[in-house]
Amino acid sequence: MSRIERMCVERGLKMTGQRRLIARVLSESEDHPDVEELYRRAVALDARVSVATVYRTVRLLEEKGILERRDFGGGRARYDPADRGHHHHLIDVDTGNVIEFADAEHDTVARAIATRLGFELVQMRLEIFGRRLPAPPPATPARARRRT
Amino acid sequence: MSRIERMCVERGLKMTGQRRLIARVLSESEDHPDVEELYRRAVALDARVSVATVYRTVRLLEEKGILERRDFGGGRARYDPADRGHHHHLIDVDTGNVIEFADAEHDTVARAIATRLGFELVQMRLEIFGRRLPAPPPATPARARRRT
DNA sequence: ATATGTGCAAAATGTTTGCTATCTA
DNA sequence: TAGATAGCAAACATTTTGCACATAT
Repeated sequence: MSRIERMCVERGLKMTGQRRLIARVLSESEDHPDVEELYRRAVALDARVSVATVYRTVRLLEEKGILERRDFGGGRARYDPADRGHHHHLIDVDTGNVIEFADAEHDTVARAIATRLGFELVQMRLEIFGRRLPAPPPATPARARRRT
Repeated sequence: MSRIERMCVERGLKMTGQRRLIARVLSESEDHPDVEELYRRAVALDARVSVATVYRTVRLLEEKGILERRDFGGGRARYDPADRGHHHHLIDVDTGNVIEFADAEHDTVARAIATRLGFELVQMRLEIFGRRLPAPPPATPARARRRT
């Protein structure tokens, strides 16, 4: 039984073949797939699924707190299993690649800000959009260069 | 001439009546309206605009760096004049209200993270979702309160 | 047995675009 | 006047939904 399927069962969801399939695909994914991609991966394993079901399922899993919906630009929602733990994202603006990272300091500061403004922190979202740096300076190429 | 219109002119945009109108609406807005809302406010001032033009204009202004597009959930893009300075958002999960705040520390840390991961920071997005706290403790009346 | 889930195609939503008329610089 | 822009409606892309049938508990 896949990791995500187990979470579904724990929450008392009725498990159909397609939900099991989608749960499996999610469990085996290490990236942040969108619905179309999930559908593609699912169909490859068992053609008896429809996109509509994928949409319905991710929505359900989001409501149950099993998935988190993300928006990294590009117009489609992308999904992130909640059990990966709290983390943030760095998106490569050129390639669209997403790197996950955790940062306790940000979390602490965010909570403090919420409190200061009279709110209880429910969730926070930190996304950094960046461009890959040229590659670390070639050690010492005859002469060290200074930053421009 | 409205604040935003001035920015358009500075960037050499051809100013039509509708662009002037939209620029004015943006200049007078202190929230983060979506296209439909911008259109509503614009039409109220002068009916000779279409939604298509609002879409085209916000996209143009975004490309020119005059507006920043935001996503606070809810499916529609919302716009934020870039000249308000760098800031982040706290969204009230119950009402959808958005509060702006600045936080230099976050910015510094974000830049450091990007660098550590081998990226140059292009942009960052920090959103805090919170729920309004019950109201500060009735504050021992007869005695002055300290800042939290 | 009964409530719930699925597939399909149609509809809803938000946004973009082709074309012609119009306007700015 | 040349070239960019506006309006309109049709086109798009993504996501939701109504309905008849299938399935899990």
